[in-house]
Amino acid sequence: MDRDQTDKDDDASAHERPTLKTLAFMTGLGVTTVSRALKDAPEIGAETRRRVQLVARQIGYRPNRAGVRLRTGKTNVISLVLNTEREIMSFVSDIIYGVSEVIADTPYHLIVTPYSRSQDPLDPVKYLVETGSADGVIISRTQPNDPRARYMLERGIPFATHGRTDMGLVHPYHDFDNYAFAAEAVRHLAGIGRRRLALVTPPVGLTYYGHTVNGFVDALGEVDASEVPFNTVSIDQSIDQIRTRTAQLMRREVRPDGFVSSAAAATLAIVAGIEDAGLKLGRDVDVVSKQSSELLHLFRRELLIVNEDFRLAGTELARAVLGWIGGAAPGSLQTVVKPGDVVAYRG
Amino acid sequence: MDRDQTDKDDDASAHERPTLKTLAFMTGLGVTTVSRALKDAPEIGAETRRRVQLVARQIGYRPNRAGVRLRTGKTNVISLVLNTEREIMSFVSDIIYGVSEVIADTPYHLIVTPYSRSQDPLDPVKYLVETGSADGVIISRTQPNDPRARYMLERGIPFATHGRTDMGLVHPYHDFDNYAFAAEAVRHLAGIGRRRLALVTPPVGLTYYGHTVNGFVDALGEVDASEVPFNTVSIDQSIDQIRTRTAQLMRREVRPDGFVSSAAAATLAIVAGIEDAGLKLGRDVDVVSKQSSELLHLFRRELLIVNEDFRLAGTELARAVLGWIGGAAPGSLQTVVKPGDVVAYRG
DNA sequence: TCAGTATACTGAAACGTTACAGATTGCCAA
DNA sequence: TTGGCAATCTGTAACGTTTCAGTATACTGA
Repeated sequence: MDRDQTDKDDDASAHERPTLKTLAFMTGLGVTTVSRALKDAPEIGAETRRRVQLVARQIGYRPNRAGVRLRTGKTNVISLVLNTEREIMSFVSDIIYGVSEVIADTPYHLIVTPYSRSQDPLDPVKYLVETGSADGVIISRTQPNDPRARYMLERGIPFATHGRTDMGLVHPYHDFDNYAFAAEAVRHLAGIGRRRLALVTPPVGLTYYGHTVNGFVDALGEVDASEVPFNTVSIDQSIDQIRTRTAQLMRREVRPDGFVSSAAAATLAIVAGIEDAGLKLGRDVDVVSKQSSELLHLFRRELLIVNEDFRLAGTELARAVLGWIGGAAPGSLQTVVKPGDVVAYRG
Repeated sequence: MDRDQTDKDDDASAHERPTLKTLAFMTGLGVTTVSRALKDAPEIGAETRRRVQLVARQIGYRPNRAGVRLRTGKTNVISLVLNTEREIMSFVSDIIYGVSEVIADTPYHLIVTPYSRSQDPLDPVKYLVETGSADGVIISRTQPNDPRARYMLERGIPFATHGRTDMGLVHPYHDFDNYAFAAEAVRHLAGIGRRRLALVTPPVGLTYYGHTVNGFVDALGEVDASEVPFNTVSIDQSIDQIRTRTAQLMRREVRPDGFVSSAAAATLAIVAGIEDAGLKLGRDVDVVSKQSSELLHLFRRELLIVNEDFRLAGTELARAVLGWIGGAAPGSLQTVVKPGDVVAYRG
């Protein structure tokens, strides 16, 4: 009789991974009781609970994820969906670390779900939802009318977007205030006497493209400056393209004396283009740029910089998804971070 | 009787995720047969096999990962273990994309397992192995005597290291030939008349620190040049520290006229330090640097560059782990990639 | 004709977990 | 004394998969 219970498990020597059955055997309790004791269920006696938890800690019991997942459907996985070609480099590492920081003391794992240029961005999201591979999803490159957000909302899977949507639907997001960034950049350039400004936009189609353009245009209305159209360029073009087009622009008769750039990599290309045209940064033209890691001031100290913290984005997005999973109202999980001041080189 | 089989599953309207049971019901076969038919087991009739696979494809059957994992122990997960503070930024995104590319058409998912400065690097690896969270592991920041590699080898879990070890143990790795890089850099600098060279080393303790130093020193022996010690600096220090120390060094009487730098971010700092000391790149001093993304030539066109492809590292490491999981000999899964030539700015 | 065997299929059990529906005990009110 | 009830604990089933040990059928050779 007794041997029945033990015939597999009490091979303690073999050092197999402990399961609820192991704990049940060690404590002399039933598997069910052990399970409930570990999750502080109300109908378990205080002493039993403590005893079970003590033993569990001692032998290093860890719930088997496959068991939980199979039984409950809970995956304990957050998926970060990334475009393998167009994502900003520092974005990837910073956001991963930000998310990691938040989920570090939770049972969650982070899985990265990539998709490539050729794919519909909806594909990876569909895959995740259809296969039930994650409890929560984080997406970037958010669009005003974003099919992915709509889809996940329909399917009822918790998610958070990096960037806002504009569909009249409520969901968690984290965003940088790109309207304020662009407006502040324009004001700063006007303040140092620049009058003809060009904007290097975010990728057309993404929500923050609109925000940025609006901030730029609105602020131009407030100050004594005008726009030099530079519509052929956006930050997800190649360095070479941006550089060439900038050089072309700067060789025209009517050329900008100020740039507002939405990303550090593009800024490198713009400066190169400016210099290709024989002009000098800080003298002939000023550039205000966003950056997410401290490198632009090493590049050219004349650059004017606004910092965007992607690691913060990671933590906020992770918090938002976990919050939604935990039952919080999606509408209460929306954050927009204001840009800091435009900073010039500090000695 | 019939209703027993159907009472849950045939609610086709509800559009629940199909399982083997669903397929069994649809084809009129047993669950076992369906399972075997899907994996081309030999004892299944050719027509049955085709029929099952057709139906499975039509209704979009996907095996439930939790079911498989619970039953077989196979997780279909590869884990990439990363240091959240010291990893090179572009390394993170490139290697993730490289790995993704390889596992894209396999059932594998990529999970990122981070650890922080304060933790023992062995911790995350122990966690993965003890909880059986992955079928294969990729680690970076490899040391000559690496406890993580030793541990995984003992436990028999497939892994690949970015960088080699030197413990007399055989395991898959991918490495960049840093010996050749450093040696070639020295030869190049000597070739353009530089005589007093300083090395900005990789992090002390990592295997490629030794490789780099050896390449540097050995090549110095071949050419008419000597080393200016710069031991207080390595590439995982902060930009500010490297910059300050470089400036100090460059203000000494006996200062280097050439640098070899193991990472792009450090190179930015070194150039800043050089310029802080009032010296000019290309005139007073030359710098050969590794980089993993095309930005250094935008930064200063006088820089001399050797490219290291982290995306390739990602694909090679993924291939190596998958190979080992697939039963290949670990010794056959080792690659070292030669550096390309030192390249100067191309007009 | 019949045993032997290859072919094609099947049910039951198990992986580790949780939910459901009890079961046992002791205590209290009537 | 008894019925009721709260407090604790328990066995069974189920999640979806694969493996084990079959079973049924048809074919083979003598």
